[in-house]
Amino acid sequence: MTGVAVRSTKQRAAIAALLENVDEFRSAQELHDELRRRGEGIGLTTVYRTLQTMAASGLVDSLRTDTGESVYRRCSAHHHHHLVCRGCGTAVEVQGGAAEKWAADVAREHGFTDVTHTIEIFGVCGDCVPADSAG
Amino acid sequence: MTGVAVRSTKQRAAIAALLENVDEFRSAQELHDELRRRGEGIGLTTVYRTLQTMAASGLVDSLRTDTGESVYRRCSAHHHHHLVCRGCGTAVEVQGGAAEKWAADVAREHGFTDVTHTIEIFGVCGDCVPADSAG
DNA sequence: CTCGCTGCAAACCATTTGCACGTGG
DNA sequence: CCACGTGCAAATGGTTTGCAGCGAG
Repeated sequence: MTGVAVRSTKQRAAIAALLENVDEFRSAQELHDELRRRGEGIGLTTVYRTLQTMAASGLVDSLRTDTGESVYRRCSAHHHHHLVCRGCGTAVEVQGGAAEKWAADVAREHGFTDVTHTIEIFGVCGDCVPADSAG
Repeated sequence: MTGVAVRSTKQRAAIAALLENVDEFRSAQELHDELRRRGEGIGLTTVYRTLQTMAASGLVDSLRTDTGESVYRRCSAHHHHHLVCRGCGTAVEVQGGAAEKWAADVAREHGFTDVTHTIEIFGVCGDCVPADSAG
């Protein structure tokens, strides 16, 4: 019944440990780069595969960035969302508030459990408002 | 003063027209496929470039799917969000409700205008709940 | 010992870019 | 006419896969 046993390895531990020190989403390549920087002789492939396994097991949350990269973050982190400006790219961290509750509520209504969500807000900040919008 | 003029072309019109008939996000490749299916002799590159231009102009909303594909949807569409099951992939359409208001509110607080948002909720539906979760 | 984990490099696939011709204005 | 739009094909770049060796149990 033990079924899928996850073998304890040096690499896997290194990734898990690194994730513990990070609160925000990081790309697989950044994680790999950081690991190498720490002297962990780990391969990019292993980072990708381990991250996928962890994500599948619900140990980490993963999502796709605007540039198509997959980013990961440890679960149960006190997360926030981003308000991004289309003009200058400025990203403001915002708290979920009502949205957090709404998401959890909607999920529950549909019988969903183990819920996570992703919210991204895009707009134009006061600094980038076109002064003479042509149309 | 006219500055960036968007030239009217057959291809661009075809893409714009197609987007009018779609309420949900579609990938550039799907759009291209549909266009070819309609007999429009349009290239994939053109679809990509036109979509990018339209997105930059705010004519369409674009975001990245879970598989890394860019998807586009015409603006001002009466949109809904998705509640996706990690187990079977079932996607339930849900209305924004409180979240819509929250997003708009947060954006306004930070002086943002022309706001759009993306909300994705992931979880495990009742059908996919592990019967004997080992943990 | 056996099987999963690891890692290199090639495979993949969506997207982007270079270059030259056609066309809108 | 002149610059932008178009499109083919190659380039790019992040992610995945094949295959052979090592280490955990």
